[in-house]
Amino acid sequence: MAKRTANGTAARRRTDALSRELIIQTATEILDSDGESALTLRALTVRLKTGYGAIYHHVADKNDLLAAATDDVITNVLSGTVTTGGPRETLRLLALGLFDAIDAHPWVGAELSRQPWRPALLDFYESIGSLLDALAVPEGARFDAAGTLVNYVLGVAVQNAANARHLADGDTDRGAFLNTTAEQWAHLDPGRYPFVHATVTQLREHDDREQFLAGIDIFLTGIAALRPA
Amino acid sequence: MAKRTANGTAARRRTDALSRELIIQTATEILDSDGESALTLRALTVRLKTGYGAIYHHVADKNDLLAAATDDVITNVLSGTVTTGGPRETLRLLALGLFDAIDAHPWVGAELSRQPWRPALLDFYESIGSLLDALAVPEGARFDAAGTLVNYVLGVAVQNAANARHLADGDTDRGAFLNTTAEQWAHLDPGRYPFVHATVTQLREHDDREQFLAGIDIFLTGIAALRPA
DNA sequence: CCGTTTATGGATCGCCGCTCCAACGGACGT
DNA sequence: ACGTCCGTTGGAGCGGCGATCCATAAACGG
Repeated sequence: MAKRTANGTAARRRTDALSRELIIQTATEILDSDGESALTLRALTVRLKTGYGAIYHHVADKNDLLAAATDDVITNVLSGTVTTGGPRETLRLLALGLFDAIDAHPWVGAELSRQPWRPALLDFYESIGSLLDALAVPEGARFDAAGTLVNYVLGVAVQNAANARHLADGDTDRGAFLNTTAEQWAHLDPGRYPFVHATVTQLREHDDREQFLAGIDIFLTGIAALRPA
Repeated sequence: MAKRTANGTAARRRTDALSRELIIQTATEILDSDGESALTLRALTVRLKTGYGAIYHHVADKNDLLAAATDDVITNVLSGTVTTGGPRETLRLLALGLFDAIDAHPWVGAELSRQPWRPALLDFYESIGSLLDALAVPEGARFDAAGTLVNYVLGVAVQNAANARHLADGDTDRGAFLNTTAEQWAHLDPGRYPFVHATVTQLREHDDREQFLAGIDIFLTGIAALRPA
């Protein structure tokens, strides 16, 4: 029989360690399996078999938790990217690594868009900077070029997150969702929307990852032209 | 003395018309003046001097409201863009129009990133498509190119929205916020982060709008390379 | 004039993030 | 062996959110 507090609650204490890392890891599991909206403090207390106080002792607030989980993912991406090979190829791999990570954890995209200047991204910026240098981009244009690349990656990340959110509720899978959109587009007036209408097939069949890479190549080509003559 | 309902509430009826449009317009006002987080149904009922029922009679839910407000802004952008001049210049103006609109209404950026396939953007896609055609981008590459451009614009939009959110709470103005970030960057180890460290000055002095245009130009240059030989 | 439809206001619900505090129990001095 | 701290812990409770529900009031059609 557990003793009772003044509140009439049973107060039995856990013996295993509850740590900031364990909380972040559990949060990541919830986010990955059930989506952004499933991460509530209530869900966390249930999963960790604890109370709010314990969690808030290790974590400032929900923002802190999300930011930490995001930093974790980003850090792993950077450490796992191959940096041998030419600057252009390395830049592609770097961007692709970020794309794949956000594809696997769409909530990272949403969170990154909320806080794009996280320290974890510093190494990312730094890598881009040195690679742009290697591509002979003059110093004056490097800041703009780096910003452009990051903005593009962020834009794709946000799209991914949005798509993932739509898939989570209702639609069965990506194919069904795309077909729905394509269906709507197909019914548009071809006179008023010739381009969109003509694009329906590609919307159905396109590969997000390849399209992302195509975009990266467009920007890299444009950046290459910044090289002083 | 007003008559009382069974609930004990005073039920006096308004004479002026409450319409979907009025609700959307009021929501826009709240969003513009006090930011995304200030738009609550309670705030709306207060401002409109009405109840929840009246609002929900004209609007499906909060998402519907935000989407409608966003559509409004976007529609105005497109109708206000000058389309005389060459395709390259028109594309720049189109993108710039969207940038300025989101700069003036940052919440549009956040909402657009949540629902990037809104019908209001169809005209935008359509314009991009025809302009890419005019720029001699082959049909096979047009879909990827258009998607890339939209993603880039969206990425910038999200950044703007995030910055606006940070400005709203605490920091006095943009300058102070940037200085804070720049301060942190300046204290980084120049050995480990040479690029970021060297960029501090540009972070302080750069103009978002010009940087956005620089990115558009990089994109346009990259696009030009897609032209068949 | 009365029945039907449309519009309205607000009590109320369930859930959220977060605060607050009493209770626990290991570390440690004695 | 035994206080007595103090870093942890659990959970009741708060204020605020989006959304629902329903009694009522005006508008309308015959």
